[in-house]
Amino acid sequence: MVNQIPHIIIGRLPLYLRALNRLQKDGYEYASSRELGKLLDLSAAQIRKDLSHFGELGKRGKGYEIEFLICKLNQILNTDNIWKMIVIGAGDLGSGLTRYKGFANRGFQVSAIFDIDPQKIGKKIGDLVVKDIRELEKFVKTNKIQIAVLAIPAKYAQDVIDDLVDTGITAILNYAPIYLKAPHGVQIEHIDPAVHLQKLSYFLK
Amino acid sequence: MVNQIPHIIIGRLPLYLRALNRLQKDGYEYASSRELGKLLDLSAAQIRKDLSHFGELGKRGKGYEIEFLICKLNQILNTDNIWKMIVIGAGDLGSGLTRYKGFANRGFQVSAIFDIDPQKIGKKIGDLVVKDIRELEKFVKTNKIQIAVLAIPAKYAQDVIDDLVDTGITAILNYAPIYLKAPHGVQIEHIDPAVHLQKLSYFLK
DNA sequence: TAGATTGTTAATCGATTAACAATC
DNA sequence: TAGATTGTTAATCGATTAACAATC
Repeated sequence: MVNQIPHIIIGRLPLYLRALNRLQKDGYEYASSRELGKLLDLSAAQIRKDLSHFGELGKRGKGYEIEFLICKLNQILNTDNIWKMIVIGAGDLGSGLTRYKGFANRGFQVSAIFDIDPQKIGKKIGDLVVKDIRELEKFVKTNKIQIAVLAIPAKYAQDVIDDLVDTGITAILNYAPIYLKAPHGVQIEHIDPAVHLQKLSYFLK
Repeated sequence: MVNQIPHIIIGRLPLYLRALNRLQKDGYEYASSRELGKLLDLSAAQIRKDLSHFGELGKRGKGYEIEFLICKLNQILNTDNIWKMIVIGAGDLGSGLTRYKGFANRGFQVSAIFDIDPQKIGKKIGDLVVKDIRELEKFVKTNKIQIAVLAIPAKYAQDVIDDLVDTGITAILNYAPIYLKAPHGVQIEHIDPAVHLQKLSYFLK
């Protein structure tokens, strides 16, 4: 296996995957670096360079076989089978993520949703029933969950992260608009709509 | 005014702002580049370099006055007053964003939510009532809206973008997991949880 | 074969860091 | 003044691009 791929490249692989899925759905069988680049607003050279880190994945004269490349990228990203994950917080966002149909074909599945609010515990959301947060540890350990999605208010986020880390979770997708501390080895990705809006507003007026 | 600040720097300003707000709330008055760097996992030198693009914002020997810097960054990002925005799609995500209380103090306010589904039109969400998508153009023009948030399924996204662009919207925050075409001058930011999950999963196992 | 497109090298470009004089 | 931290220059590092031989 190839070692030490720069993070910036890893960050682009999901984008390649998304574009390839789109092309496949549109009926294409091959995609050239030029076509992909156009779709993603990247240079063809960059796409070839990125992909070359993982072997010779293309066919000279033809481009990249879409099916094969999707498969390969999923292998690299470890999304070639389904990760079970849990959602913390059964508000609008947590509920939406739990009901969201778009995860399954990209390697993820919500297998439980938790809340602390007795009013929400027991409520049905999609195919799942909201569990009491006190069952968190047992559930994570029994089901060997590795990914958690945090959809709770900022003020509770650090406490919950600490609990999650204790249970053995090592990957967290955080929707709370706050910086969170976690020990080395625990990956956190942040999604904060206000950050994106602020970037947009810079270009306005 | 300073010209042509690299995008990569603009992208970090909202993060600085988030950290500064946090520090202010915790009672601090000054923050040094070293402290900020620690909080954000960036080097102190980088933070000083970034901020120096916008003038001499710090005090030698003391650091940056938090209140002043927050103010300044908001000026730079154009978030020193409230942008009115619209949400398209009254599903879980659109509803959640509409009800979300965290936008106001960061420069944004949802001023209408639209859907195409007669079942959803007229429904109350937070302080707003879901409007018919056919009222979109009139509303945007009357209220001089410049920012739209897209929270609809991927298959409708391009059509809606085209409509939005026609009404004069120039900034779009897109939650549909798909690449969207828009004319030069229309900024689109993408939020796709699966992309973040795929990055996380690369580091798992 | 001719045309197309990859994989890869070397050149370029831009971003980050180290270091330190300036100064609060 | 002594200590601290900025703002900025120059050096370093890494990412992107241009170009082209290899090859389907």
